[in-house]
Amino acid sequence: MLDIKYLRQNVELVREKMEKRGKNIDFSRFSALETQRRDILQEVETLRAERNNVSKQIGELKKKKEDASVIIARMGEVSNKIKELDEKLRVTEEELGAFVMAVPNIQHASVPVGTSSEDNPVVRQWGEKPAFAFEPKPHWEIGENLQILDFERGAKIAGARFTLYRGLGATLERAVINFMLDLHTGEHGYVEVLTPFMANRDSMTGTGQLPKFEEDLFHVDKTDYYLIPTAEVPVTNIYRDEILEEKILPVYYVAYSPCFRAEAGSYGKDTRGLIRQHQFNKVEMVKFVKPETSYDELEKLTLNAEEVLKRLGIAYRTVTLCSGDLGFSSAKTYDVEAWMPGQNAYREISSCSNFEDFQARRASIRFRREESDKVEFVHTLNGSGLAAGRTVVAILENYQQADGSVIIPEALRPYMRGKEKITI
RNA sequence: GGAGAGAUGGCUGAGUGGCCGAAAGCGAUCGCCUGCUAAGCGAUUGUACGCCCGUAAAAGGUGUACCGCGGGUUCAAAUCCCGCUCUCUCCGCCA
Repeated sequence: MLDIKYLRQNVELVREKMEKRGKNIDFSRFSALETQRRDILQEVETLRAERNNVSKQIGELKKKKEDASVIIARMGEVSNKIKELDEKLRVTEEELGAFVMAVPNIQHASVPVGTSSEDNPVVRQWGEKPAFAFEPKPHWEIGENLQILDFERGAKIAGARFTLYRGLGATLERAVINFMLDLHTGEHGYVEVLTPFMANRDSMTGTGQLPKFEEDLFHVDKTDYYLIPTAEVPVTNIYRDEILEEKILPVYYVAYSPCFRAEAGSYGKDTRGLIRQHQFNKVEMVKFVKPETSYDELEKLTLNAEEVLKRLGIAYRTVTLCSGDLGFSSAKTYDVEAWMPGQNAYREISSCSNFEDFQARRASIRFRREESDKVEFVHTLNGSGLAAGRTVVAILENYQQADGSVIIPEALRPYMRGKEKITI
């Protein structure tokens, strides 16, 4: 959520920024509502002040056993008027709130202008794409041949976009998760957390999934619970409605969680394999930081994600999302894309974003400056470190051998009972 | 699932209709005192939204709201009534 005061004073600037994101928003309604809100507020507060004063007088009169019936009657009217105005105010604020909640974040000045993922500039590239003496297979063929991925039975158990992992396939996914958690906690300074995998409406609103993106979520019938689409939701909401001490910042958390996504509107996209699932595993890094450090923290966060691929020996490139490709809540995002030979393409395996104070304002996460005692919003960041399913895809496709087996990257072998290879 | 108790400021905890944004204590900050530390003394100590004054930004003044959340009664609600949520205790069930 943007700061209403800032929005009020910079309507035109914000409108231009949104235009670059491909969003044409009519702010005239906002300005009208905002003026209306302040007018009503002033009127109702004046009446309240009067009521408070007169009520005090009534108390004194009664104590002296004097007659107060005339002013009591008058105050009755004032109270009715207050009730009326309160209702008007509530309606106005509701519409205003809905409007502001639907406005995306303002992108950082360094975000390139563009309309789609075609316009995302590459900022870094690492590693050698493996050379194959044979036609590299897509991971779904490798996995089915090795009997470690079972898409048919996954679909039988739940439906399309669910997969059953078996044997060393299941072990590999678990190894990837544990390896990443150990790396981020042991070497990158993150504290591990294990969260609820469902979250309530307030939490979903705090991080920006709601109210706008309800159709992307799985909702648990007859409850206020949603399955989390990413650990970003529970982890960022750890500090919702809190004022933190400055000295605890920055806070780094890393969490494993399954992620549940409805994938509405992606029919026909990535229908085969593990790339786009209703349920997938992910290790997520989340940071709470002071505003002045958040862009440095974004760089470090992105490098932490990239480090996983370096250790696994998988080629990747990192792109900056252009204005038109940027997510709703983000001010700046880097995507890390791993090389996937079976698809002859780089595919997103991590997305690292700085939300600045956008989520913090929605979720009311603040900190108190020691020097001035002032309360300010923190900046929040998060990034996948990495998506486990897609990491398994990258491993299978990059490390596949002519005989159909898959070499296990050395970094993972301690997590796989020392196994070096997946064979039939 | 059944029965009961509770939710007040950073914390402990008082407050059953007006004198309560809220006693007291603790903690914290600033100042005084002491050679240092401790003790002691004094002051300050929430958040949000408006308005005024003013500014580079602030400071300052003033009003309103907030005692788990939502609604109701009343001229007036932390206080009375209703609904909800959460916490705790006991019983049942259970990984």
